[in-house]
Amino acid sequence: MAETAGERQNLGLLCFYPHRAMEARLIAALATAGFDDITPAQGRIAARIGPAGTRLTALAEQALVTKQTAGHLVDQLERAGYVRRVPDPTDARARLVQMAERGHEVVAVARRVEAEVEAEWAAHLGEEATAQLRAALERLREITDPYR
Amino acid sequence: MAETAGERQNLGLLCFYPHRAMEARLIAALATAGFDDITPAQGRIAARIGPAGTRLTALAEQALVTKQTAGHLVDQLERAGYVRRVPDPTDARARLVQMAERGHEVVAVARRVEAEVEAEWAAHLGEEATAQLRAALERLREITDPYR
DNA sequence: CCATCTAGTCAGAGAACCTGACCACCGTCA
DNA sequence: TGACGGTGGTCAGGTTCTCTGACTAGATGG
Repeated sequence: MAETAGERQNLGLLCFYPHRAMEARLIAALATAGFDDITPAQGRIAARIGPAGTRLTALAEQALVTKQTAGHLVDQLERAGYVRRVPDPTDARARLVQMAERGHEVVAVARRVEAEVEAEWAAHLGEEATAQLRAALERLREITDPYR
Repeated sequence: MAETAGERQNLGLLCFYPHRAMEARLIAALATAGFDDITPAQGRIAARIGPAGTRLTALAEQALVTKQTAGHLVDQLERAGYVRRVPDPTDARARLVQMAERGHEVVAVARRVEAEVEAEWAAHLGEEATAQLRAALERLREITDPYR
């Protein structure tokens, strides 16, 4: 932000381009595959759902949005049949957000597209540089992601 | 997106964490410095303004938003005194968006914070790995940023 | 068993962003 | 020189995302 164009860009901004490209590719591919009712915001929430289901509050924390926002997005996903809410057996207040059938199908497509895009990137950078990039980003995540 | 948590994450998602962290640090630092009326979206537009001023359409393209959105954000920035619009001497249809006094002050603060955050990251990763990271991201930008 | 904390919802508002329609001006080509 | 398609920018209206604030129901600990 607040960067005069055309010069050495800060690392945060440089990180933005691949992220945006990946997200755009995913949305486009999902739309092509018939899942044209998924928005990026919904995807960011859905991406955090664990195998056994995840509480709404946990989703909100990890995606860095408020509980209200997360609840709203889960409502949409539920209405579209991608996820369902089931009672949490360990806490009567809580409910677990789980992937539904349609949700699993989307994940399968998304995984394939992710792999495709990463392969393109690896072809451009080279295998070794790609591995180093991944390693550096994972280490960086240790200090930039509060909800690891 | 559409990623089951806890496993190997895709490179696009890994890129997201540093970007988000940098943006959050910038917004927080600017607010502390008295510029508490800048939003991330405004920052993303302002970041693209060149030394001699930049056309609205160019800003919109580079930030990947529509002309309308860019115009709206520039309106806000202009009202707050960060930028001004001047006629483009080479084209009577166009106007150039330029940094105003207050805008230059913001850029100065932002540059300082960017340098600070990058120094922290370099301390965590090591100088060499940081340089490799930058190089890889710059190469990746060649194929992920349509408006280079 | 009462005080307090946590999970989640409801209500309302604002920011960001879009599509579609439109006007003014540019360059070009007959 | 004058019509014509292309470009810079605005206006109107709507959707999506996200927030703050206030609330209910269930859990937890002295």
